[in-house]
Amino acid sequence: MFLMIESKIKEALLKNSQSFLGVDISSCPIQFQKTRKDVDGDITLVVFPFVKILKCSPKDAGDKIGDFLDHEIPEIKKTEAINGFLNISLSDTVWLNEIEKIYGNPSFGFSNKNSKELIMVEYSSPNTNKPLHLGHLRNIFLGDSVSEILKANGHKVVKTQIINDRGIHICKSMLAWKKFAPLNKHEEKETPNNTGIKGDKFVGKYYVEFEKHLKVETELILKQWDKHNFEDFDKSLVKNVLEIKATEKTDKLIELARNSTSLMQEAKQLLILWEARDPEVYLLWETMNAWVYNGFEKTYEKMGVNFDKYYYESQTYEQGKEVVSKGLNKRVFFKKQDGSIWINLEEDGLDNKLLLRSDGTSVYMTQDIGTALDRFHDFPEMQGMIYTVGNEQDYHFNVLFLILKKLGYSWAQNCHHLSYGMVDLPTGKMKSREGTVVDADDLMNEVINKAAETTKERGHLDSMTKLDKEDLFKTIGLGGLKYYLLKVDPKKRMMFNPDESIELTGNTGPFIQYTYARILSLINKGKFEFQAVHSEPILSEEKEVIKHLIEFPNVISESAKNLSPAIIANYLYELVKLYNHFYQSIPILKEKNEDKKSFRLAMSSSVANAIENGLKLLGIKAPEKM
RNA sequence: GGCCCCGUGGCGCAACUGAAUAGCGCAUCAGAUUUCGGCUCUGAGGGUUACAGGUUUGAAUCCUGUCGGGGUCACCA
Repeated sequence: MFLMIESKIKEALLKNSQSFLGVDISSCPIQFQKTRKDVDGDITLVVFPFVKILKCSPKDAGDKIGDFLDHEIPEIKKTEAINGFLNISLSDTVWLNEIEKIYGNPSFGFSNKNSKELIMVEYSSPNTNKPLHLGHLRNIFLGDSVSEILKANGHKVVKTQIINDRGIHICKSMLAWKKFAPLNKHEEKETPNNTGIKGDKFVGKYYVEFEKHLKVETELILKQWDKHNFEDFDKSLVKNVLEIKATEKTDKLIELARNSTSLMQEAKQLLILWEARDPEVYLLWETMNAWVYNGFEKTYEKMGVNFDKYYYESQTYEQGKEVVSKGLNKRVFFKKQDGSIWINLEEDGLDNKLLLRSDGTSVYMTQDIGTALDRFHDFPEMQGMIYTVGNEQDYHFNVLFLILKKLGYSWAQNCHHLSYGMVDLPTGKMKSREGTVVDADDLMNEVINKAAETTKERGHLDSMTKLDKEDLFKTIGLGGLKYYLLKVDPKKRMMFNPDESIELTGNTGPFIQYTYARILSLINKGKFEFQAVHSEPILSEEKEVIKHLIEFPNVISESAKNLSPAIIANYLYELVKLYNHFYQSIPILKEKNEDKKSFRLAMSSSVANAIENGLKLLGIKAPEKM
């Protein structure tokens, strides 16, 4: 709750406590909260904190303060002290004034644009070998929503991602395509273009293909080893194998066999060629990446998500080495005898961490340091960064931010890891090996089709064109999906139930969208002018809606502070429920008194506006009809 | 094993960061409508907030321990 009247009461108390209580209370917290539903009152002052210095019972303290406020503040109708709580009833005009302010303010809840510093938000950041799945959806919706929430709070935002386009895994799908792609009747290798397969799916297919062949070859080798047939292998390897066999560590043995396959050797060879910028390999790499990006773009477009700036690991992986030498000079880092470079974080309760391999190549951490510097170089006015990455990397980001701080970058304290929990299925964890991964494209299509089915049955679509309808089904389907994934506190691991995600009742996106569409229909119906006029007495159903409505700006800033769209989602749901309760029990268009009718319409319109603004922050559209 | 996160009605989630009798949705049962768009609304049953201590006027929330679930501890990214 955030009202002008609260600060007014606060001020009055602080100013006059000496005269009417005999003591100075400025050391006590002045705390307001919502009044319980079953008690009379609008806002409640918690008086417990005063009891100690007033040296009286909570009841007496409440009575004293209540008496004072009754006389001092004209907007207060009455006060009542129960236990340690002072329940304050406000006059109707307080609420009516609030609606007057809210109504007709289209950007209600939002701060002034670009009034605050620039922040970069990183999210999505996929691996180019694997099509996007349900886990990415949570990541992407979260990152995108948080970006919008920060904007609504006045920040400038750069949305970005870092694409993992380099390394041995890419070489695997490149190799598989080279070796195994079939020719079509024109003697051409199959491509996304000549097969019609979406680019990211196409490349993903060859990654799986590689793993399949690799498995076969690995098993052959293991069998050979079992029979002590070591003819094809060099001596040092054989020695290694025998040692591991003695320890019976099968995992390690399999790992060794995998690395001994000709396929793996070829893939490694490709990586070396790539790093040497071999023209043929590089061209293949660029071609296949282009396929993937094309596929990803289609998915992002369907999601209604976009990015301002892309970073590619292939361009940043060498960065950070410079920082390492700087860190060495500052003695933040140290060098081991073999030439590898480390940082000792034991004082901070963490371990030693490697920053540069003995062969001089960089690791993940080094790259991330380099990328961070790169970004601050690209956007000098930037004040902070938010990394949307799963919570399995909590440790990594703790270390990263700590290193940046130790290197003396002041902005490091404004770097946050937006850490989110895994998405589980009712059947358990998603596992690619068991084929239980939910594909992002498939899921979106399913949800949109379902929305089409139910909306056709019950909707008000007669006047709509085919294109409009398709758009609407997308709005509803994706709205449901986004809401489902965003309504849960990001930090928490969550359960994704495919059946529930397409439900339309209960705490769902479409439920909120429906209420919005109904209000708009209400307002359009009469097509007459109305304004926020005063209408007393105000009914409790109305007051409940208004009370909740005025919290909206506060909710938006809370959600930014906590980097949590869930706060907005839950707020909207509550607002919609309160409004539906009002709608069900109080006539609006049928009301004969013009002032009351006008007031209720203005209030409804304000609610619709808040819904639209709130949904926008979740990346969800509010349909006029559905 | 060390470190980090999490345990809230059958299931899925809330609780304004310490406040009054712990809310909501699904599911179950019982009701409301000559509709302002029923994808709505009202009501009922269902809880010792994993367990045991502690701090506090006040604990789901903070501290300690136990149990259970997950993550992480690579010269992978």
